[in-house]
This record gives sequence, C-alpha cells and structure tokens, in this order.
Amino acid sequence: MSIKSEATRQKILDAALSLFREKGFNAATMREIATRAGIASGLAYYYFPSKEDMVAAFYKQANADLQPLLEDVHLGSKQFEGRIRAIVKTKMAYFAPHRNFLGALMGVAADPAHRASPFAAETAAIREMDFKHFDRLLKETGIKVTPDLVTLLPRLLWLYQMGIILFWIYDSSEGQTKSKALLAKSAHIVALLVKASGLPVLRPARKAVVEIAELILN
Amino acid sequence: MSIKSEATRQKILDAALSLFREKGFNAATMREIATRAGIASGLAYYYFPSKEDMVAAFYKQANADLQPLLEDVHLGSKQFEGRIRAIVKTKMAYFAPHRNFLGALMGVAADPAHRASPFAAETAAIREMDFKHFDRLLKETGIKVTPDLVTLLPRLLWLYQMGIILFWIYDSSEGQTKSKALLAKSAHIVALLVKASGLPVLRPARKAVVEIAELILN
DNA sequence: AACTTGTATTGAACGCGTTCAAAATGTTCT
DNA sequence: AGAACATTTTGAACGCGTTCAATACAAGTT
Repeated sequence: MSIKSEATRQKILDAALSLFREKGFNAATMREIATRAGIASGLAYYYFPSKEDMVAAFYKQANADLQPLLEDVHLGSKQFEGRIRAIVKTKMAYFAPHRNFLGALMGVAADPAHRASPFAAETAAIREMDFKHFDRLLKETGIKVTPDLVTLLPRLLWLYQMGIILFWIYDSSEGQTKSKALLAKSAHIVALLVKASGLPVLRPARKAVVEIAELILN
Repeated sequence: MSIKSEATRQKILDAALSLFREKGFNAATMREIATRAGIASGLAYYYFPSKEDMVAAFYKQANADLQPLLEDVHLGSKQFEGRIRAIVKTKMAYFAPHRNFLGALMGVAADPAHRASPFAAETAAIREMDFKHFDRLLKETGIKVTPDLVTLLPRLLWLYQMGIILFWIYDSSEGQTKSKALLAKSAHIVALLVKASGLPVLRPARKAVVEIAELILN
C-alpha cells in the first residue's frame, strides 16, 4: 500500500461514486468506471472485491467522517428530544450532497443480502458504532431505562433513525421539508414513549415487547 | 395463447421454480432453466419479460389459490384475534412446501425496486386484494374503527402479517415453533391495540399516528 | 549493475441475463 | 391445396460483473 497505490484506490472510488450518482448503481458499468479512473478494466478488483464493496467503502468513509460531528452533537444538546433530532439532522446534513447517490443506490441496497445494505453482515461494525450513539443519548440525557430494555432500546432508536433517513432519501418535497416535519413530529412521540417506557403501569406492555423482541432476535 | 402454448409456459415456470428452490434465485441460470424445460435458451423471454417476472407469476398463482382458502377462514372464525391468526396460519400452510423457495428468494426480493418484491409496483394488484381481507376482518369481527383509521388500519395489519411471514421464512427452529409462538403473542397484542384504538383516551396518540402516516403516504 | 522478490496493472476470457433476426410451426382465407 | 399471416421457437450475439495468467514496475539484496 504505497502512497501511489492509495491514490489509485481513491481515483477508482471517486470515479465509481460519481458515476453511481449520475446514472445509478446498475447503469454505471465497471468498464466505464475504469475508463473514468484511467485504469484497466480489471484493476478495480485489485482494490475492491466487487462493485458492491465500493458502496461499503463509501459507508465506511462516511461513518468515520461522522464520528466527530456526532461527538459535537452529544456535547451540544442536553435534552433527549433535541439531541436525537440533532443526531438525525447531522447525518442528513452530511449526506445531503450524496442524496442522489443514495437514492440511486436504494433500489439495490434495501436488500439485506446485498453487501451494500446498511443491514448487511458486512456493515455490522459500522452499525455497532451507531448503536453506541443511541446508548449514549439515553445515558447522558438521564433517561431511566429499565434493565430489560438496555440492549433493545438503542437498537430500536437506530431503526427509527434509519426509517427517517430512508424517507428523507426519497423525499421529493421542496428542500425536503416533509422530512423535517416528519422528524419533528416523530421525535416528539419517540421521546414520549422512551420516557414513559419505565413507568410501572406499562410493565405488562414492556414485558410483551421485550418477549417478542427476544423471540425475534434469538 | 393456444393450449400447447400455455403448457410450454407452465413447463418453463415449473423448471424455474424447482431450480430456484434447489439453488437459489441467482445460482439458477436461465440456460439451465431452459434445459430443464426442454426449450431453447431464448424462449423463456417470450413468456416472461425477465427472470424476476417468473417470481411475480408465482405470487400471482399463489394469490389466486389463496382466495378460497381465506374465504373459508372468514366464514370459520368470528373473533378478531382468532381470525387474524387463522389468516396468517393459512398463508403459512399454503406456502410451507415453498418455504425453501421463498428463502432462496428473499435475498433478492426484499428490495422494493425488484419486480419480485411483495412491495413492488408490479405486485400492487395482489397487495390490494390482500388489504381487503384485513378490511373484512375488521368489519366482520365488529371492531370499531375510527374514521381516520379506516384506510390506514388494514394496511398496518397487512404490514404486520408480512413481518410475521418474513420471520417464518427465515425461522430455522424445529417445525417453525418460534414463528407460531411469535404469531400467538403478537396477535394478542395487535388485537388489544386494535380494540383500544377507538378509545377516547387515545385520541391524541391516534391523531399523532395518523398525522405521521399521512405525511409518509402523501 | 544484475538478481530476486513483492506489488501494481493489464486485457483477454468466462458465464451470466437478455435481445433479436431468422426459422419453424399453426391458423385462416381463397 | 396453397398463399398469406400470426404465433411460437431457435440460437447466435451483446454487454454486463468478474477472474486470472501474464506483464510491468518498485524495492531490497548481492
């Protein structure tokens, strides 16, 4: 991995991502990517196991870039509702220049069997890092989480966030105002539910949810 | 569309489905399907626009087969919880011989952009037929549905049912006992929620849910 | 400078889903 | 029966993602 080698890798990734954005994942061919990167058709496979893995590389990069930004969010807002909104907003802001790319991708990436999917085994490490932010969110905003929800709740919040971002990717309203409205309304409800989750009255409901979740996950 | 033509179409579909089951959707090649069906490689495209559309044909067939079975379910059970469980059980029983096929497929079909997906535009007609069963379920078991939930609730129940079936497809427990447990537990909760949905106390919660749903669907 | 070893790059080749002009077979009308 | 037309079937060909033996290049060793 010389410095020149790293540059070649980056050239290929740049060419690939720009073509994905312009034509979509499927329409962008490996030969065209190679041509734009100025390399032979086979070389991309020296750096990336497959076309899909180029997308995985993008996620990895994005995840690394997002860490310091999310750190700032944690430091900046002290209330649950505000902070979870800020987390999602930060991600949207970061991905905004790539929104077309993500849209072009989604037709392919919604499939968990695809390496390019945020739900795929290949992206497990990134997902785990993400869970931690929701764990921290709960802890640092003083939410009382019952023991049975300790592992489950961060994952549910992650899922909630994925849903909002998925909607945002497809949101064609002017300036994605619908997404912002959805985020606001839903974050409020999520905050209410999370805060209420520890209430003794809700013990039976909580137990039922946990039971079902464990059935699904184990 | 002579009778012989119809037979050829069926030969191709049978060959395709059996190979999908044996090797999965991707590993089963069009050439192999053609060989097994005893036809030239190109002929499959005279009957099916694409490989994916063979799966759509399977759905269509299954949907047609299921209608009378579901009719019996409606006539046979009068309570909400029992009937929704019976609906899901009937579908599982019907698909049981094809469980491997569906599993082999899922890696591909979870993607809404795929024609083979139950969420795809190509399968909208089938989906609409399915919604009607949940509509009828609500009406005939005397559930009081508030006007704002009339269109939404059947779709939510359909989504619930899809989730259970998805879990069942991947369920590797002996005799899929876990799926049955999940169905029982979750159907009970769903029944409670559906019955409670009309309660005046829950008006604010209901309003919030409807508001969000409308934001998403429109 | 020549030799060895490891890394980076090439481009032809493979099997895939899909297309299509051509051929074979069926059907209809005179 | 034969001509005209429509339906069904063929198989070579295309462009795709991917593989891989061959080659070029870089770095260290003698």
